[in-house]
Amino acid sequence: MIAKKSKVSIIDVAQKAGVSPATVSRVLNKTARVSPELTKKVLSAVNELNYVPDPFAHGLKTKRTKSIGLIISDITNPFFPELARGVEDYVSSVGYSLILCNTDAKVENEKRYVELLLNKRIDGLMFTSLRVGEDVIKSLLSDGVPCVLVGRKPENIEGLIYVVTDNYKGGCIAGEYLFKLGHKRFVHVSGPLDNSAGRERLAGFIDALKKHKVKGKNIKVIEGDFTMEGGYRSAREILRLNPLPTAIFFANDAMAIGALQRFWEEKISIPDVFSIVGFDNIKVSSLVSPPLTTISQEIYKIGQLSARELIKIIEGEKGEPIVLEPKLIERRSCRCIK
Amino acid sequence: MIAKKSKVSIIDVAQKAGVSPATVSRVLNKTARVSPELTKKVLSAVNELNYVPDPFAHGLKTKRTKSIGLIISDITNPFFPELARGVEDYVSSVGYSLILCNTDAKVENEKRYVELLLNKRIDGLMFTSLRVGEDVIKSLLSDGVPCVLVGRKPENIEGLIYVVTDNYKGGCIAGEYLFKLGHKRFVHVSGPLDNSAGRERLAGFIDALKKHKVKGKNIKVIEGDFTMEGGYRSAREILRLNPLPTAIFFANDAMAIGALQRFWEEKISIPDVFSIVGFDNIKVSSLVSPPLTTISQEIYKIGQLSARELIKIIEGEKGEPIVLEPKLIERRSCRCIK
DNA sequence: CTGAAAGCGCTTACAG
DNA sequence: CTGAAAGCGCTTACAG
Repeated sequence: MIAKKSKVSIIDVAQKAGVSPATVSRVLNKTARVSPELTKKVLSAVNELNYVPDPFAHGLKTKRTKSIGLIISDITNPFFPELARGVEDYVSSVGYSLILCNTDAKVENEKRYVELLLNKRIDGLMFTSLRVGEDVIKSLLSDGVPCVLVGRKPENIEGLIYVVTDNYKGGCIAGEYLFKLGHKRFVHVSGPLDNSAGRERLAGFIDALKKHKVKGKNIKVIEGDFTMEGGYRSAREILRLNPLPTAIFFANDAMAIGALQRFWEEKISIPDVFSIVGFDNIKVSSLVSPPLTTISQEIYKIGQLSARELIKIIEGEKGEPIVLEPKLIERRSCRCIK
Repeated sequence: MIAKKSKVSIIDVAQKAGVSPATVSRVLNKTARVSPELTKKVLSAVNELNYVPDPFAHGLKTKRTKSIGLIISDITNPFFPELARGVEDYVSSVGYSLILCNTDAKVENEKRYVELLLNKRIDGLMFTSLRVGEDVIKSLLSDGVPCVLVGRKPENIEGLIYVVTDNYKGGCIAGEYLFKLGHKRFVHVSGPLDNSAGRERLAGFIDALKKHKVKGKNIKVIEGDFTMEGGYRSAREILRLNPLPTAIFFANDAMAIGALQRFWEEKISIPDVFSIVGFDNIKVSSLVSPPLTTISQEIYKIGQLSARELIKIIEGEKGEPIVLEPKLIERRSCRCIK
């Protein structure tokens, strides 16, 4: 039987159990020792009456809602569903709810949501983009609002917990891999460069190539935006390059897939013309053709871990920053040209 | 400036404005006439103090949270992000929040979420799958919980509002199209047949073919499950058929894409060997190769409309069922064999 | 360990 | 139209 809108209150339970409401509250919240006998009586009364505490009354005192907000740019970007799923699975396993907020990475929207969520007395906030600016987070933090940052490191915010993949290393792996395949001319379509994840992937890629003495003029960087549409557009820019590169590293899969579509339309065969590496390993990257070689992040796990840390913080424990390892996933979008 | 956890209460506002708390409440909630002078005083006090009503105290009386629950099987299934985005955009535009619930289409999970959401005093529920069974919805409805069903018609629930695409017609369009292309042997990989959307797409497809005198033995039906993995598995079954079909209609794009992957692995060239039609027109269907011909639903719009109807109901208006038209989107996965 | 009572911050009959 | 007061259903000092 599904719960009806319950009308039984803590007073009913107290009466049935022959104790005071205070005692009922204490056993339910484990907020003080109660003798085993009374505990038992209370519990069975709760059961019989199918009592569920009223969240409003509860919250009025405790200020807790058992919900967290997840702020993302767009759930329609294939990176986020996996992340959201990881988050939701974890929070729901501990009795919390997930409120989804799409901001399209716009400052105003992000601000609006943060206010809305705060006004609704959300228990914690998970940021993936951070358009509001680090100052806002700082003030949130100093107001005691639990926050975690997902997918990149905070630049200069003391004590902000984050969960990321080692983006610099991921960039290195991509560079290393393409170099070993014998490529000489590279393009990197980066993420937005106001974003540390984007900058680190770029830096890693370049450093790896430099280590092998690839000259600067053979490494072009095009600033991208992490969207499919952006990737599609970048493909056109790439095709204008002279000489053409033979290897392209996209800072995420979404852009790589957008570009792949463009190349397909132009009848440019991949990997014959260009070898392509993405980043993220989103689900679709194995479904496009050719299946995309990519640097994988464990997106689902990032979601879970972020949720775990956030809830730790909410419940008064100390969270800890987490850095996961990127991994090369070889599929069909690259070829060896040695 | 982002709101701090506000400590100003309705009493502070009342004092500043020189009125009673009741008056403040009345102007804020527009729940009774208040003279223009007092209204003005209250409003400016509210502004100066940056007052935001406490949702707990408010809810304790009104029982409203301004949040709704969206129950889906899996946000990772590419149909749902677009839907969720439509829902979220609408609800956030009217000050509500969206709570995301992934059930993997399992009864227990669905039940658990419904209870959880009810206990949290969610204002309304949006169902996409309906594993809990129609009885549960019936009792929800009779308890006065606002609900809407998305993506299919309720079978025998009086007064349940729904938003759907005309699935039967969609099936017809697919059948008609493949027949006109000259195909003679068809396979339909259906949705789950305990689901009316699945059954209707199937029925439309078959009826269209029968209308053209296609014989029953030339139409095979394989029951699917609307997942990519399911589509992938169905491809193997199809390849065992003798004689092979020349046309396949998948009841959704996710399954078609799963099958496409399998065919790619087996080096079976599409559309040379099979002509394939999907259903939904999810975003990725234009990115796979070949780009998928499909019967489109306006997923984002379905989300928006569902949200609109749900909120109507929550706010005491009457919702209305909505049926949208399916449309054929021709891409590259079919060929004419006449 | 337990209970009586105050109080969280609103809303809403009830009077006027 | 406006205010004083009760009450929504809990939690938590305060006593004992």
